[in-house]
Amino acid sequence: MTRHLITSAIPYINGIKHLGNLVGSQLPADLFARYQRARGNEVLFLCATDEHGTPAELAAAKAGKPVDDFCTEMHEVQAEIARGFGLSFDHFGRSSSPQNHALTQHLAGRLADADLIYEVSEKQVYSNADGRFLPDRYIEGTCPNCGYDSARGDQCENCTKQLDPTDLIDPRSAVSGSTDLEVRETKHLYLRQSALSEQLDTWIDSKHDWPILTTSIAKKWLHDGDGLRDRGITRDLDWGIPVKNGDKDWPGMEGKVFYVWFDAPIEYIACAGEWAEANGKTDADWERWWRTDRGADDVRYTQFMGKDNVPFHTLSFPATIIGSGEDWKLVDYIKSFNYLNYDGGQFSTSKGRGVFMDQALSILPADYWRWWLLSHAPESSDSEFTWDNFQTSVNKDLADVLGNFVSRVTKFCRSKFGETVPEGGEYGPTELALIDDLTTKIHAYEGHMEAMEVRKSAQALRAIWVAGNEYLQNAAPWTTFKTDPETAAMTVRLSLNLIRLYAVLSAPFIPTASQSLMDAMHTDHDLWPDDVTGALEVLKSGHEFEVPEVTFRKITDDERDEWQIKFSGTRD
RNA sequence: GGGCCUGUAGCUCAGUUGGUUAGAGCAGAGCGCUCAUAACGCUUUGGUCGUAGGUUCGAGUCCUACCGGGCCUACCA
Repeated sequence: MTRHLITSAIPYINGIKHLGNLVGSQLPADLFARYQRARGNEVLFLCATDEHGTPAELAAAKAGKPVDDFCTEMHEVQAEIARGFGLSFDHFGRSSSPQNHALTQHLAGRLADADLIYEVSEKQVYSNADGRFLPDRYIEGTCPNCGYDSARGDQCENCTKQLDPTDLIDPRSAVSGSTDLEVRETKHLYLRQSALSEQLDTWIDSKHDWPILTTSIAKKWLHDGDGLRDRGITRDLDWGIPVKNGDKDWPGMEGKVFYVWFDAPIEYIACAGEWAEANGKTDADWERWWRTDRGADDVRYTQFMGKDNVPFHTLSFPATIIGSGEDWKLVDYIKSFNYLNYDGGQFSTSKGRGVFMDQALSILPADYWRWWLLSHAPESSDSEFTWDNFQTSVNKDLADVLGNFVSRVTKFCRSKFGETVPEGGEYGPTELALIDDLTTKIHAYEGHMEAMEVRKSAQALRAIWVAGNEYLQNAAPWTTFKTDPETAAMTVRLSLNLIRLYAVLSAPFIPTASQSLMDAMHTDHDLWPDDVTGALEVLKSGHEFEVPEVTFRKITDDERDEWQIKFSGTRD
């Protein structure tokens, strides 16, 4: 048995996430967690909300709420939606938790002790009207290069020229529009990542099986120009984790907080502490997942994230961990994803473009989305959501191949034998061939799941469903019933068992539907089928079941067209 | 500007370290079946593998250039 620590990139607090966010981290992480649990492995699957930073403060201000109240509410909203999608976190934490405050301050102290933190005095734009320092992106003005009047302080969107905020002509705050800006001197802490560059490089080099997407981004940062650059880890904000050295004040850093990207990954660890607290466990219970000196040696740690998160997970966070000199678990495998586009453009949280998680659940059950998103996961390149593709895939795979299989088997049985598993008959060559075929196909499915090849796993699962329809066609119980009802009974008995088998195998992808099938079959026997022959004899003759409601209804052309229009604009 | 990813049948994608006639699903065509959500099964039509060169006995696979799509480029997160 392996112990799997699994984390999903933690979604930002400022709004409800769209399907692109979902498929890039939480959903594949859930697939993997559910699969590993089903295989009998011990799993700790953690996620949280990422609550600090300028956008959170601005979103709260826009909502007219204190930022901590806003975060508390949004956390609950996201938690509820996550439950709706069947995301099986062992704990859904918060980066603003007391555990994360303490651990972030502790690690900063350790890094300071190791001489990996130093102070830098720098100039930054301050907005008097907003009463805050502005990140470069939050300053707008006219581009000195092309004259575009809404260029951002870091880069002009129009001519793509990289800018410094002081380059802008007539700069203004993107928050309030105020032109009452001034440049102020401010001190910040920098993490001396450069000192750990070689260690990080060696570590990355040792990861031969990581996706190219993951390693190439890390390598670029390590070797571009002067190599890995040091990074500011503090900000002049009100909302965040106060800059402290352990539990001691940090002279000169009063009123400042840690940068959100410093504390957010630490929440992966702190979240385990939150999990322990929420479940009446001890520190030792969570440390055995995270401390290699306290039992985490045999843990395999896998992170899931979108490609934009890679530098922080391959470099900054490992630098924090390594630099602390403490025995924290380093990630073993990083699964990164490209982006999902929406109907010819990008999903966009800020622009409200695309389908958002709450909207998705309001029109169809989670399993429809889970299936489509996972079977089209943007693994090798960006992929695209279109309503047409969604309708076609879901109708064909879920309704026709799987759903209809369940329907034809259970209804045939009911009409000929009643809602009871029939007895009699013995396996012939057709059944033995099916078992061989299923054994091969299940091994293929397992192989892809272990490797986190999401699309291939979906294809392999679908092939297992198809095998049922092929078998039924060959065995043709509706024909044999006329002359040899015992054989027809055997075919139906096996097919009913196939439904249970499919429910078990499919649960990582479509947990809700799988549970309904288990319920309809009146069974809770959900052990993974290491032996197909045995797995097809779980439901014995005489076992009662019921014909389930339609497992997956089809999406009509009218619905497709309606949704296409409904979601063509922007939200709000 | 720099780095990386990507371009394979109408669509969505597979194609191990270069090795015999380039694969799958969907869509299309034909046949079969009638238990079923007008579902299922079988057969089958589609590709000069972005373009042009090069290396090689042999390239979708390696090299170069070009064209197209995308991401990142360190103060959004």
